[in-house]
Amino acid sequence: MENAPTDREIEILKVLWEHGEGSVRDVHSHLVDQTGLHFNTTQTQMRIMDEKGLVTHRREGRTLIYRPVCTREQVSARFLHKVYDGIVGDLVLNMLSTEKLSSSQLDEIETMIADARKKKPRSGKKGK
Amino acid sequence: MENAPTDREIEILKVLWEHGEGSVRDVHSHLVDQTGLHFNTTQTQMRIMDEKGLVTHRREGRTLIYRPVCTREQVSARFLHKVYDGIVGDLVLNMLSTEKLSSSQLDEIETMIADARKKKPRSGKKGK
DNA sequence: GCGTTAGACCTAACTTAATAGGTTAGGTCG
DNA sequence: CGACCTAACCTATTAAGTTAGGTCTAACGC
Repeated sequence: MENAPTDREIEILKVLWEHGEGSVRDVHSHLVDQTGLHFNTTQTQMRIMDEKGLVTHRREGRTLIYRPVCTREQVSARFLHKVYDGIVGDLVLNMLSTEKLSSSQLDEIETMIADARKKKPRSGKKGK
Repeated sequence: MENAPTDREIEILKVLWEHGEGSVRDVHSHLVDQTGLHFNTTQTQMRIMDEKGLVTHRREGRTLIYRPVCTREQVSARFLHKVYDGIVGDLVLNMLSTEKLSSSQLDEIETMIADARKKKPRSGKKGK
């Protein structure tokens, strides 16, 4: 489980994440509008992603249905750990100040903080 | 300003981020322990990064001092927007639940939420 | 049954990334 | 001054990513 997806692979994964799974045709028809990518290109790419372990497939009749192995969250968390080794907390802070979040999202965050507090009443540093 | 750094470039950027700036030698001596990378490799890489616009340099005597053009935050925010188009709020939520944050960080986040609330007393959705 | 379609599978060209060797030239010290 | 060090600069090789053309075959309609 080492493989970080490339940019093009992320495009493909996004389609799969959105739909749960999909055939090459499904993915291609979503990508072709913005990218003009050839069907075979998408197919080759997805086969490679399969070899890499980024996706799996099952057969359905004579077409292969692909399914992502990683979630969006896993992919991004992996990247973030690459950029900030271990200081992801700082990133959360930064994102909060950078991104404009809705009130309901702020609510959710507060709730989440409350929960986190309950689980560990006090501790200076991170506890895995 | 389009260029996403590759993995190796991130390694180099991390050294520069940590120290603010540095010569090839500085960067190399930080990387060589973990990577065994050749000096010239580092040098070539940094020149390419310069061409790409990921770093700039100034001369100091006869050595070049490199300085990153982007911050950690910019690099990661750019990546995240690639993976989650526009739904970064969801990611913040996810990271909060995934990452173990220290109490002081939780404090900071709460403060930040309070600030965010003051700036926009109510608004259902995000306001740029 | 036979042409057409749709899909997998193979191959190949071209591009970018990663690595490191060789060359040249400015500085330093004995 | 001449050997030596250091750093930039240039060049080459390999590996990985990107793109798409070609072939083969199963199924579908007339």
